[in-house]
Amino acid sequence: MLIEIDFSSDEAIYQQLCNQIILGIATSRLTDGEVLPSVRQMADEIGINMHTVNKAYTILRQEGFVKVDRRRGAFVSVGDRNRERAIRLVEKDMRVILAEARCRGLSKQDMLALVDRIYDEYDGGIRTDDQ
Amino acid sequence: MLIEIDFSSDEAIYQQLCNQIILGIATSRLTDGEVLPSVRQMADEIGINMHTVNKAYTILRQEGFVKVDRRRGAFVSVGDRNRERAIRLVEKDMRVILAEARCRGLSKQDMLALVDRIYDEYDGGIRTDDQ
DNA sequence: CACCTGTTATAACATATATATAACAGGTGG
DNA sequence: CCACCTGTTATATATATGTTATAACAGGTG
Repeated sequence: MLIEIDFSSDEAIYQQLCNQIILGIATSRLTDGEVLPSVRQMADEIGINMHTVNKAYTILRQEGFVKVDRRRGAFVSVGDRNRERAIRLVEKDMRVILAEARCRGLSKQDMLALVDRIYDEYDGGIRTDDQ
Repeated sequence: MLIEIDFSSDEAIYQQLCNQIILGIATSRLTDGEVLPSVRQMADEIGINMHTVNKAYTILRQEGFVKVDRRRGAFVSVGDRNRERAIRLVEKDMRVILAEARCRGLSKQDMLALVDRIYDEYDGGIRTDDQ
């Protein structure tokens, strides 16, 4: 999967990496069990340091999106999860986003439509146009 | 409005401040035109530095949630906004959240229900229980 | 044994965050 | 005019975080 880093972004590189890999899993560009490039290889491809990639992998491992096999290296893992715990994890961030949306005058219907649209893109699989 | 800062959080203090004020506006605990505590007063109340509060106010001003009157100081401003621009601003963050939700096994219906529930809390006005 | 994997350690540097102290321009009220 | 409030700006300092660099280690592969 192609990783693109915005070096002028205020978002940390390791954070962008995490997000793009999670985005990749959600859009089926990365599938369960798929091997990820090694920390050194990924670092070379992107043009960043090995430790920055390692930090991203470590975080993804802690969050349960990646596992490590001594033999193969890091690979995607979307193991079964606790539904209520998942909702609790997502809920806090969602509250912040919805608060901002509501302050900007967006209605509940606006946000429901947005969620519906984005989720359809994910379920629809790989998109060929702009991200 | 009561502001509570988690000093052990990995989230920056000025960021927590911004989020809580936006949350406050969304939940009608802060209303349009309402005067905010001065940077010095707010800093004293919370127990942080004046500049940290000033940074939060500056960001909120840039995002259009706060305006400054030479005479009164800072006050809440939820002026009319461009709907499409608002959606565009919220969309990127929403993609990240929904990707994570989907990876954790949450369905579109789960997320629609979550949005529905949170938005109802906001529209319902002030809540007396937790958060 | 050479080569790959993730992991750890250490150092160095840049940037971000938070604090402290001070000053300034503009507005308010005595 | 004068004291007092407002946000704003400047400067310095301390700490935390992010990123890079170099090096080494244990474990697995061929």
